[in-house]
Amino acid sequence: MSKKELPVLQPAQSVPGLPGVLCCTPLAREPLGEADATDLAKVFKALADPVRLRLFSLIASFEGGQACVCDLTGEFDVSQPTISHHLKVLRDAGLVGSERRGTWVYYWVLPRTLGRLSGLLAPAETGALV
Amino acid sequence: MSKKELPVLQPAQSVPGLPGVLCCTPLAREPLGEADATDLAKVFKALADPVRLRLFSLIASFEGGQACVCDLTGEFDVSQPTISHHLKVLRDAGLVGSERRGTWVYYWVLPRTLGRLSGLLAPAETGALV
DNA sequence: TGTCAACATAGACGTATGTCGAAGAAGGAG
DNA sequence: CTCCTTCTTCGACATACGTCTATGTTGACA
Repeated sequence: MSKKELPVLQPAQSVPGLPGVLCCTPLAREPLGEADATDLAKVFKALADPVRLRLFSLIASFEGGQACVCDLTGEFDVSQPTISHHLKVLRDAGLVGSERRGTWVYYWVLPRTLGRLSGLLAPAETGALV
Repeated sequence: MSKKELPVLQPAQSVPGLPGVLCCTPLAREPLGEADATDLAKVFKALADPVRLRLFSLIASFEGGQACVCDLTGEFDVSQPTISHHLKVLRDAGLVGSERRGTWVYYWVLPRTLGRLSGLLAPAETGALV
């Protein structure tokens, strides 16, 4: 790396501001705080793109749960740098992890973030309203 | 309401060929199709804003499950037209419903869309992959 | 050492998005 | 009818975002 050895992904997994949000509070239980909303929005924003959604889904359903970038680029109509950019967004959001092994860089889904999101979106009390 | 337009995810619930999107296909089970990804991204995009997340959470946790716009505007630092804009985005995404009653317009959460999203994000089979 | 392949980064460019103030539409009260 | 309140729509603006090409970095191999 040019500057430091670790990318910006540090904050995404051990975030100081994020633990409350992505922990266990159902979205529909109590009003979301301002800081929590900001952090949570970043995660949703990472998923708010068709290419990233397909990338994420593709990685998750890959054999062995891992895929190198070369496995992914062929599936899309966008250029390789664009794929790289989207992978970085997913990584910064804590949705995927990555590691370089030899020539290739492998990506995998971080199930914890995914599960937390799922829990957040679970309807508060099923069938209560409307 | 004023117009005849239907939420974006209408096709997702009536199409037999691709019921996958907002129905029951876990994101991490099989690669997401291009069309499905586009539709799904619109829903996530609707949630990818701090104000909209707080709006959504606020409506959901409101007494009675409903809130008029006047109940919401005071909670934010943005102008009332901006709130109205965000509510429209949430409504177009199928996340909330709305109805005019007299002078006021009430909004409520549509739990079905929420539940579908939650199911989509659920880790494929817990512990199966990665 | 040199060369090639796999990814990442940088800069640029067009479009989308969030925000505002001003104006419009829809009801209620008088 | 007129006035007021509530909410939506309309332009306009600055910023953020997705994409590209070009270039940089890293590792394998001869």
